[in-house]
Amino acid sequence: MTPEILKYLFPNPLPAVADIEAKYPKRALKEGAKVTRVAPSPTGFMHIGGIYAGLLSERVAHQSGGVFYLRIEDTDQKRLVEGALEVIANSLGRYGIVADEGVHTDGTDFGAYGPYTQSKRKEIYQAYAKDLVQKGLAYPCFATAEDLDLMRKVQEKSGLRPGYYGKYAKCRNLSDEEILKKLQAGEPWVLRFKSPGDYEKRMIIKDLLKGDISMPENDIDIVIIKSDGLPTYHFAHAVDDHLMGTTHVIRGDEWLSSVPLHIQLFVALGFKAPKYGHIAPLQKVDNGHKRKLSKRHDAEANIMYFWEKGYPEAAVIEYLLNLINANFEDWRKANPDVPAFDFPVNFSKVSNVAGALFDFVKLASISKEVIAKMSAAEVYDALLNWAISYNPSFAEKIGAHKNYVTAILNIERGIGNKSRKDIVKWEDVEKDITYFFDDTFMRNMELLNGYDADDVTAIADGFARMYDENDDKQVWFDKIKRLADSIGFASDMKAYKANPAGYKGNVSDVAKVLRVLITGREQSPDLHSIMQVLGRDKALVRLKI
RNA sequence: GACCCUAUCAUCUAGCGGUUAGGAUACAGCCCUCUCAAGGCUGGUACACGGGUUCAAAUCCCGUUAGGGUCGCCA
Repeated sequence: MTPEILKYLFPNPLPAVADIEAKYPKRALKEGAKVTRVAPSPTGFMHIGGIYAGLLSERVAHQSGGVFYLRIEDTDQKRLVEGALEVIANSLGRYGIVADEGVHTDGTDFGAYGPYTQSKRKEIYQAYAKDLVQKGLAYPCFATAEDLDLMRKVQEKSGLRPGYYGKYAKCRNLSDEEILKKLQAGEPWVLRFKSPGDYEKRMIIKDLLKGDISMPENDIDIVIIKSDGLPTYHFAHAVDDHLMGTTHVIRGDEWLSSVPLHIQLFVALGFKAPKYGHIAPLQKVDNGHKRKLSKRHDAEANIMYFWEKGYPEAAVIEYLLNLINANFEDWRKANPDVPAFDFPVNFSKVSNVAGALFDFVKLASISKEVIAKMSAAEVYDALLNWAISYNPSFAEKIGAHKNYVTAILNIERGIGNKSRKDIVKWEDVEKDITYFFDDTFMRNMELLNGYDADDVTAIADGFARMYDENDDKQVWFDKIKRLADSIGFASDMKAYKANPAGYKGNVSDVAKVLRVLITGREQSPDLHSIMQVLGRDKALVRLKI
């Protein structure tokens, strides 16, 4: 390329490649330390797969004593969304995925290998692109979208592989004169990489998660600099991950087929390629078919969905960890009280190679477990925090009755595996505890339809007279038994079973009457605890028929 | 269409040439029990199919089928 062409291609002064390199020295890390990153696009949407990849990357880096950083990939200006940085920072932060370097919410950098926003690195990409052009490894291309469309149609029609390669790479062989003429005429252009690959030849790529894969070499001259002057993903990936010292690139499966290209790019640029690990997308069943979780169609593809529903962050993390390494469950069993982040993530054990179904049932089970281990105070705080955002009226109510609600949440909250496990997500709590508040308590006498009205009255009145708030559970229950005996219900289950016809019913029936009267439901947690929390006055009012 | 990945219970998976094919979740039954939940115990027609290799195959090879991914100036 002549200097004149270069001037058209790169009109502005650019830093020298050597100077850039000098600004990004090799990271001083101990042997074996890994450098990883999470590199989302600021589209205002955080995919759960991004959290999954981020979590794996973060764990791998930090457990090796390395560095984990955040890079904003905003080279597609069309897709930028206001406030997207907040979404990214909040999402990662919320799940405890903390970057050592990256971008603050206000767009400023932290860390020595920045800028960490690609649109701020335009000059850097340009400098390397210019270098490639000078070395004859890249060239300007004037093909329009229509040209390329037509090309693909022709290729498809002849049963050929689509793409800008071989004899279809028309601009590849343009003479300097032709190029100059087009530039002078003001024709729009992009920069393409002159691929040295041969599709007939094969190469082995090593994937950390999938093992060795044999693939054809890449022979497509992909675009490296778009017409707006910004790089494509491929080019930015090579330049940034080299400069920022990334040792392990963990990214979605959709990049796997680009690896031959990426390796070429690294070689052409004189960089050492990182190690790659490609993770399969999370899937769901739709109409009997498996497909990947789609941003457009599936609410649960957005990590925000899980906050809205009120799944504890720890539950989502544990679920994801379980997908990352299936032995997480065994580890959790052996280490029930250790933070999930202490789990030693093992690269070679990453399950989910083919793409797992996202399983809400499993998440629910993990979530119940996580919540059951929390103290009532912790549950209260998390619940209130959630409600403030997603159920303001409920937040107001529980905010006004902190001690009362904490006591409610403490019912049957014990230690270890004895704890009550019935809360899956914060969203569910409101309807679970309606009967603790007079304004939402609903008396439901229909539930007592099978009973003789006199018996119901006798039970209610009788128990109201006997009830003493200071009774412990045993005394409390003994009173119910005594009451049962006094009105013709069996207090002893064995006796009842031996002769059902000899009684009106049994203690269980008596307890049910009390439960329905007090809670308006047939099912509830331990009634004695409920009455304690409710308080004597409220309980006795409800026993009045 | 081409290229690539994957294939063990309903789901997530363990397994890496010789196992009564293990676990977790879900489901069912029983026990416990004032109901529910929890807990304990028990249970089920899981190695996609067809060929090889081998004394021996869920494990290795080939093919078929199925599912997934990719073939952009999106990432």
